[in-house]
Parts: sequence; structure tokens; C-alpha cells
Amino acid sequence: MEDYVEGAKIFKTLGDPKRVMIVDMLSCGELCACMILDKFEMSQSTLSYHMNLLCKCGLVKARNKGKWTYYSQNAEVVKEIEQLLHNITSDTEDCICKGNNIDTCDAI
Amino acid sequence: MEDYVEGAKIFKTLGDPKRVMIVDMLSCGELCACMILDKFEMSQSTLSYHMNLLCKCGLVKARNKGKWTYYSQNAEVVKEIEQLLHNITSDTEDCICKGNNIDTCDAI
DNA sequence: ACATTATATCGAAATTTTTGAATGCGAGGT
DNA sequence: ACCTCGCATTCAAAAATTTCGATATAATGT
Repeated sequence: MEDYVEGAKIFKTLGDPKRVMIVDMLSCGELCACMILDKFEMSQSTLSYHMNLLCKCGLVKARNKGKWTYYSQNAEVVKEIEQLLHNITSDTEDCICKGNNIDTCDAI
Repeated sequence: MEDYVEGAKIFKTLGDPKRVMIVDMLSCGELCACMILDKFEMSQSTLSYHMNLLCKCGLVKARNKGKWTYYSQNAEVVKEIEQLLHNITSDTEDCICKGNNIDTCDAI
């Protein structure tokens, strides 16, 4: 149950095209906020808001160095969300229908 | 660019624990709405709303049979979203940073 | 010390999402 | 014809999200 909540939080954060693009940009490696800001038409405070969401859900890490904040993907969480997406879209052992997490399942 | 928008729509739809659970339930196969409703504490209209969202983003298909509506995962879209998630989280050729979709990328 | 630069935070407005009650509607059963 | 069942749609209210301007903070350069 908690898995679903945590996962949904990450999916929700990815539920915005700009944030998806930001994550994609970070797949090449670390970037500071100003680099990311250059690529978008949004205010600095708005970007900061989006980066905060990405960090809060765990998908992105922030590293401070002097005036700059460098952002990068959190490999562990990336693995976890890929795993969850795979779990919920394939007939695995720990599926809800197998009786886990939910009482019964009178499937057809 | 359109890929990000379409993908974000799917992620956004998965941005709710109940909808994640519903998708998981469907990984075992087709289920009618009433079966799904049994597992949750929500009104029938609310479930209908959620199922509509899942269908609109393409992740779920609906099939009508008599009084019932059977829902199932859309395998193609599932594949697409898994692919997208993988693309944005790994250093692939078509990454934004490689110059695609966005003008330049003066990474560090 | 002062100005500048990079980023975070606050506040407020606009928009979107979520929910259930009420209602509509088509399919079967009697 | 009428009733019931499964589901969709409409409506309105509540809650959450998104955005930017203004302001704060902290580091760095002169």
C-alpha cells in the first residue's frame, strides 16, 4: 500500500511535460539550475518550484557548490519507479489480484 | 516534444495511488467496474471518473458487454510509457542533451 | 563594505483536480 | 410495459497545483 503511495507521488511529479524534460536533461549528468532555466520559458521561481518537487519525490538529488545547485537523477529511485511500473503492468507474484495488499479478488 | 506531453499525461494519470492500484489489478486481466469498485471505498461516480482518466490517457481499454464494462490494460501504451521512462532515465541517443528537441545544451 | 549572481521562499491569483449526490441511460429480467 | 442493475454524466463545492513578482539568503568578486 505504501508502495503505491510513494510510487504515485513520483508519477504525479512526472505528470508535467516540463518536469519530464528536466529529468531527461539530467540523464546526461549533473546540471545546475541556471543551465536548466536557459532551456525553458519560465521564471526562476517557477523552476525552483519544479526542482523542489522533483527532489521531494526522490527522483532528483541536489548538491550545493558555492552559489550553484547541481541537480542529478537519483539512480536508486529511478530503479524503484521503473520496477514499480513494471510490476503494475505485468502479471507478477505480488500483484494485488494474487491476494496481496487487498482482501480478495473475485476476478471473472 | 509531443512525446513528453503524451507521456506526462500518462504519468499524471498514474499520480494517484488508487489509479496505480487499479492498473495493478488489471495486470491479471480484464475486470468489470463493479469488481474494481468492491475493492475501494469510493462512490461509483468517483470510480467512473478515475476509469475515464485511465482510458483517456490510453493506459486502459474499455469493452462493453451487456450491462457491464470490462476494463483492461492497453499493452501497446504500457510498452510506450515503459520505454519513455527508460529513455528519460538513461543516457540515450535521443536525449535532450544530445541536441534533440531543444536548441543547445551547454552542459558542464 | 558593496554590488552581483544563483537560488530559495513567500504571497496571492488563476487554474485544475477530486469528490459524491443526483440524474440519465441502456440492457436484461419479470 | 415496468423494474432493476451497471455505469456514465452533470453539478457544485472543496482541495490541490501552478505561476510569477517580490523578497530573502548566501556566496563571490571588486
